[in-house]
Amino acid sequence: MNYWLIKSEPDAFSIDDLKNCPGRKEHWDGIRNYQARNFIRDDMRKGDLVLFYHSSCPQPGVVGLCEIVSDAYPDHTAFDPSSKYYDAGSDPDNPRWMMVDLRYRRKTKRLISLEEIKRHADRLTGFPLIRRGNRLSIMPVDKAHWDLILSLE
DNA sequence: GCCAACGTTGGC
DNA sequence: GCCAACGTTGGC
Repeated sequence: MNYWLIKSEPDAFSIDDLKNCPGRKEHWDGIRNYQARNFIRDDMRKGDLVLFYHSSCPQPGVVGLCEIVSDAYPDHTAFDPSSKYYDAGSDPDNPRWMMVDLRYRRKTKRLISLEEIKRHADRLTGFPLIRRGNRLSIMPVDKAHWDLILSLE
């Protein structure tokens, strides 16, 4: 079982948006970064747990928990010319981009802000979220780091 | 809105 | 295969 953090801009898709989806479930499309793709394709498994993080907003931070409820499968938006995620270079017979389905579990009792998480940097060695210039939209979270972040709740 | 940091692209 | 230019991310 692996642990993850995924970023989403709340203006585009928030934790409440996920909660309000039919079945509280949505496919996580639009990942167009090879490192993130490799995590999805190679390491994400059904049952893995995810910290839902709001980025590019007044209060960036962890806002909830969700669960991976599918194995990785091709991201069909890459084949749709009308999609903003269209990628002419992705061959349907050999898809370049993958996605998984996420299901809402719960919101955290309060926002666990990036600023607060950074205060524990000494116990979060190697955690990509607090590395300068980090742009990964999907990243693995060590169990110890997971426990620490949720202990702040 | 600014800008640092990083990934990607493309010329050579 | 190098690397400059460009685009994007995301905190502030």
